[in-house]
Amino acid sequence: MVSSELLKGSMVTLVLKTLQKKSMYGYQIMKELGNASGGHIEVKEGTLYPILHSLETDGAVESEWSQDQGERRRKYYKLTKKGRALLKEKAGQWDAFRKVIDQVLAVERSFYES
Amino acid sequence: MVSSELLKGSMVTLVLKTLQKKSMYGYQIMKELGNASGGHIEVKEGTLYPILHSLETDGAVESEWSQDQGERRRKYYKLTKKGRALLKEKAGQWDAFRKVIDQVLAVERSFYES
DNA sequence: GTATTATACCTTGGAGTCCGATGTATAGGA
DNA sequence: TCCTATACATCGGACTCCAAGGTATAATAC
Repeated sequence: MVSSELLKGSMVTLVLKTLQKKSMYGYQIMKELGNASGGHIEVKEGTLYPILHSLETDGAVESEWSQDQGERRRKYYKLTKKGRALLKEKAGQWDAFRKVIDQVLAVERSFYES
Repeated sequence: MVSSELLKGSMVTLVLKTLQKKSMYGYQIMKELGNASGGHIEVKEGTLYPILHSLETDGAVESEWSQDQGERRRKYYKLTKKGRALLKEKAGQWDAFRKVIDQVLAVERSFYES
């Protein structure tokens, strides 16, 4: 399991990314993120639902209740255009972030190799 | 400048890494991290000093005041054995974290973008 | 000479993020 | 019939970072 302190700030990006594939309901997103990360990430309900609500408030996702015969009620979320733009922005931020941290943490090696 | 939300959880690692090269005083660590990151990371004083204090409380660093002739008083910090172990642990956590997030975010990114 | 900037330390309150705990409800299996 | 998994939700606490404020001194600009 990945350090939860490091995860701070990445959760929204991961949720958006998960919804990029297809519309999903909350519980499904949790399981899907577990799978996609090879079991290394576990988003908790107390984390996920507030994120979904705030994304909806911000217009990045839209939700719709669905209940087919004999099924549980589920709230499906889908990315809006705004949500796709937000994902792109946040994915870019991640790339930049990763490069900078990698650069700093690798200083010793590159210093002696150059 | 890198997203400060993403930075949460990485600051301690970056500080430890900076001290790995040599002993430094707080203000110097701030400037050094700015340089090492190509100006993309700026650790604020309100962030750095509490981190140094808690690292010292935990025994990861040791500090010593120094004041040569006509110089400002500076508190030099150096990594302890415990601190080097902590750095190694946190650098490993970062590696794992980066790989997992990259894995999740990389899925069919180009296909769905536009 | 003195006003400003840079250096150098520090603390406090607040905001943001994640999680544990708790609550409600229902479908399916033991 | 009981237990587990599913499915939604909220709230308080812990942790991290930062803005703002404070103190003090060396270097530089005017």
